[in-house]
Amino acid sequence: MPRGSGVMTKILKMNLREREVLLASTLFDSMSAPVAKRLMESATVTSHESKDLLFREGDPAESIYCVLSGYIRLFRLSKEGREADIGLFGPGEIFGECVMFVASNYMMNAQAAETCTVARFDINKVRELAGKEPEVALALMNIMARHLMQARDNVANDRLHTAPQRVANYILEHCPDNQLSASFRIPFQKSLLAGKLGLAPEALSRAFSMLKNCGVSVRGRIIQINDVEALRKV
Amino acid sequence: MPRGSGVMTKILKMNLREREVLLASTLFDSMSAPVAKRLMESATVTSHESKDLLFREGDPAESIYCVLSGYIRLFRLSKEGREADIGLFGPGEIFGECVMFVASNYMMNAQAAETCTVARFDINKVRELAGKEPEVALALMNIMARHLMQARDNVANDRLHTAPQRVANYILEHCPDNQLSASFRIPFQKSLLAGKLGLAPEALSRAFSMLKNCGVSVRGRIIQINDVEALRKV
DNA sequence: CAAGTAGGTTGATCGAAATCAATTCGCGCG
DNA sequence: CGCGCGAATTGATTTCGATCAACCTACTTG
Repeated sequence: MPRGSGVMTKILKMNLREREVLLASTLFDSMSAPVAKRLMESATVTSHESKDLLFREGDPAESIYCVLSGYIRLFRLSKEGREADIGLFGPGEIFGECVMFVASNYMMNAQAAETCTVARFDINKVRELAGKEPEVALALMNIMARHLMQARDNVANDRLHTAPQRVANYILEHCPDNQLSASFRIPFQKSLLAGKLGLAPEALSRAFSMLKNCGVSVRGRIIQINDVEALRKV
Repeated sequence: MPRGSGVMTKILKMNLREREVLLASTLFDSMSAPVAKRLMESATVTSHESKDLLFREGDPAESIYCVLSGYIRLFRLSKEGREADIGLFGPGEIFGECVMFVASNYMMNAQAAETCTVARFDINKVRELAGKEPEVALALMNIMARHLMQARDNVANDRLHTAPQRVANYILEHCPDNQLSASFRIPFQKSLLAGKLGLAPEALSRAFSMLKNCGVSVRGRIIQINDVEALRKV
């Protein structure tokens, strides 16, 4: 049953905090209590160390997942073994759902980007429930629609924007758009951000240093923006 | 009501051929007759000339569409006016659905790549129906899941493969994988194929000429493959 | 406290594809 | 059947980011 390269700990009982994250997740957030309860009962919580693979390309698709803590990276492999990131999911986000109504095998790898806990739902149960309870179907459609837009954003970003522009866009997504200066903390390693943006870590680093000229200061994972408007023009 | 730059002809009655395409589309193909009938009744058929825009980024999202004939190109614009293709849809395919459960405005432009006819469904009607009829929700989930995989394929392809590899992959998708040689016809302009693959037309052209060395001959829109296996190794 | 290590940065080089410009091809049309 | 125009190809150049290598810095570990 355990998959991937590292050790996996199965946790029998969800703790309160995890329960909260799950109920606030994109799967549950607009679901009625009774349906949520039924779905919740079928959840299994597992914990994973950094680098662990939750599933691989070609594995039979048995579950969909919700991240409870940490970040999960989805990526595809080329014949030569190079990796391309196609998604990065944090607490409250769902992954692995795209396969639900199409293929019977995963078409990507899922890896813990750090120590993670995830909730796992049997794909057949969810599918069955979605067929009976419109609100479950609605929630899944919401999730898929969001993911679809994200993926298309990625395509457009890759094709239209240079490295500094992609980074500027990422930063802007994390700035309140009413004020001039802002700051935030990247919630994961910079190398993950690089992958998410389709860049080599070196390119991300260089992009950050170019953005210094536009009033962006970086120390560790902390990003300081002095002039949000200037960033928009990059 | 008519959108876009060119003339739009509203067709009052669907003809038989169009009806067939629609019933075989990814929206209707696994739908029961009564539900299909209800949905069908709300369809409006329109015809568009090449280059016409069906909707633009920022337009209020009022409809989802099914292509009946021709090809529709979805693209995003950069600030500088450059275009990035994020989808190309032919007869029987649905587009514009991603916005249904998320945003209230389209996030991309839809353009007729040639003379086209499309069926249009009111988004609120479809949403309502999806909430009541699980089979409609199911169909939409199928469509979105498929589109999500396509979009992620695009991301991975862009990030992992060179121009000749992307072209080789495209060709292989159109070859029966049991026989050694094959041939097919690209169903649209090469410049559209280039856009779909995230390439400039010149790059597509160069990729084709590189593939000549692997037994691929191109005359007009006809592609001849002598050695399918050799292509897989590119 | 010294050494080791992983993540990140900086520098130098290389390669792939975009871009711009000039032809050529191929198809629809009179 | 040739004409004409948009599409496609080919060539020359440039730009961007990947790659490889060296270095740096902050943490861990003995």
